Amino acid sequence: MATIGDVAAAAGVSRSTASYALSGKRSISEGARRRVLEAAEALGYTPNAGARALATSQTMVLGLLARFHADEFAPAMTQYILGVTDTARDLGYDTLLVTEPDGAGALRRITDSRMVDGVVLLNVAHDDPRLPVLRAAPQPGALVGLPGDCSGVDVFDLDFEQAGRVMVDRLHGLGHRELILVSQPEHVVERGGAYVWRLRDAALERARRLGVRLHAVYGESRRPAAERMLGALLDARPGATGLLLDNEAAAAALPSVTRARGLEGLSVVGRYSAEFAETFALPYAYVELAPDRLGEMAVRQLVRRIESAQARAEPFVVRLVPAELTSPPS
Amino acid sequence: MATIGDVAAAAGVSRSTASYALSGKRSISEGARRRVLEAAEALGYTPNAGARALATSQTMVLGLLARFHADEFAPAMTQYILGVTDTARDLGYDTLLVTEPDGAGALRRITDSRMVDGVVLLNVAHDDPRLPVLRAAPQPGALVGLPGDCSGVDVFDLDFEQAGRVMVDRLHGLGHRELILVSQPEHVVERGGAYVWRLRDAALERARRLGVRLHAVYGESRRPAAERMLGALLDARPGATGLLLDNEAAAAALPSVTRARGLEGLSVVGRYSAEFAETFALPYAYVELAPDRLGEMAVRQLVRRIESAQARAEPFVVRLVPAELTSPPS
DNA sequence: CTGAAAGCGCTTACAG
DNA sequence: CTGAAAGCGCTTACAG
Repeated sequence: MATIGDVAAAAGVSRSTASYALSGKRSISEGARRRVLEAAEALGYTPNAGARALATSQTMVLGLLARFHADEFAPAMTQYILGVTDTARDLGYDTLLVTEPDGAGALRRITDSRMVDGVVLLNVAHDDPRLPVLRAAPQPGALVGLPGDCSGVDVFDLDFEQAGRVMVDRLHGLGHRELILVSQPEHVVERGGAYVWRLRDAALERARRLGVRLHAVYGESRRPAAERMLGALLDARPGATGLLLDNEAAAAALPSVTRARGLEGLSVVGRYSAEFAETFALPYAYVELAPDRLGEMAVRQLVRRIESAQARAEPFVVRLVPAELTSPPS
Repeated sequence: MATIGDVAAAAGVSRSTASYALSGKRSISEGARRRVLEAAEALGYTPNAGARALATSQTMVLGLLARFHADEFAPAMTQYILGVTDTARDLGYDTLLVTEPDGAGALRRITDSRMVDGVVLLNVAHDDPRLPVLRAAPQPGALVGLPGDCSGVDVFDLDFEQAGRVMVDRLHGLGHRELILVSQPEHVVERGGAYVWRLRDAALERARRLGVRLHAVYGESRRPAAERMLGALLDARPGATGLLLDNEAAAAALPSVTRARGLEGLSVVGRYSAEFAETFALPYAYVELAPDRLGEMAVRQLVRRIESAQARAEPFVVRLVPAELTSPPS
């Protein structure tokens, strides 16, 4: 592989001149400049990433930490990841994807070893063990998901409280007065999925204010169980005419359940991504999660902090994307 | 951040002694060894990845190139990726995930700049533009997906030809004599998805030999279209009593179509992952794709080649995983 | 406008 | 058993 020394020799200049000609960081005589560029082209020169990182303290790589749990149904993961990787590349960065169970240890490894210039955390829990590590790290970090303590990091998430209100308002507006909310399974909450109770508590509060009965329950995250759970639930609450689904597995399972029972009068509003709605051909109105957009927002802010000392000094942000209701396909 | 110089100073030894004590690559007096390890621990020392890569020509990072097409339904992508990242980590490697549309350019970038020690290509096309780049690269590469030309790389894939035969045999064994095969959409084939016609041609050949009528058609990859297509197809072929689905969107759509038509007599056999079967609660027998296992196999072989000069000299392999029929859930 | 040199933080022959 | 030194391939003050 050609080094910058080879390029310099071929162009008949010093290595520093070759470097400056390539980077454009100082003015170079037109002739030297041209010879360097031609030599680089001819030799197929690409700078060695490790050497450059060592010299500049910049790797042009972002870390992406994703949590996968075997007992969770995480259909939006690909969209989150694509939002991050595509945006990173647009901004000139590559992405190191880390999926190991010990997220805190992994985070320490990639930050301490200076493999990355910054880090995006996906699937952030209320009391996320990765956060202390991230705050202690020299690189900036951006989160997708709202933790209990947002200090020291930029945070991006859907406004789940507003989502809860929007969902209740929708069914109340359609005239329904007894509703069921199916949340994520309890183990998701126990694991720190604060968005579950943020949506639920806001929905309960709104329902109370509107004089609507709202039964909030935990759902399932696996497929055959989700069907059974919905069936039992509808049996137990025959008076309920509206269903709020903050649970992807339940949303995916519902069509077959209602079809089997002939419950065409049931009104439903979900909370999932547009991609998910299409994949499962769901006919319900829903609050869109927009995982790719959240990933993009996190990366843009992260790169701002990485590249500008001024931006690094700005106060940290918590950006909650407004919950918007998307109509079902007609 | 502490450097190895800091550790050496704190332990009262030279940098080379500190380095050797940490790596264990030569014998060190017990006292010096202990003091180095304690100093490293106390200072929270982690080697700088860029510096180490520069010195050793090893990054301990694997490149993972995934292709995403907006018009493709790629439900197994997460499983492929997890198979790769989890296995890589088990073997001591991190994973650089590259998703940009220009896969050949991206591959050249990460190999030329020496960001990675090896590369896994996902979603390999028959005449994949990334392959010439990979063959020219100094790093070894492993593919998930069988291209037209396997020279210079290790290849892992499901045996799609055998899958086609297994699927026909299954329905023939159940007594069916007129079948329909729904393949991926035509644009997947045009893009180089050779596995589509490998399965189809093998199925046609087997059907011919068994005296079974087999109608092979292209399906859809998007959700509402998949339902319509299946409906029209079943109308057009009223004599067909068995369905082979080499198309995830069609498999996901089929339950609602058959329910709407009361086609309980239809026998179905699919080709998808276990994860997919569960996610969509599919009641059909299927040939399992096992994307995580394919990813794992590719990484293991890749790391073997990276780490052993002897392995690097071995002939390249093409490993086709046998197609096995998985029974539907009872 | 340009070059010689130092330095980034490691590893590893080379000497002793 | 250990240390001084060279070298990996860059970038960037420092001099001229």
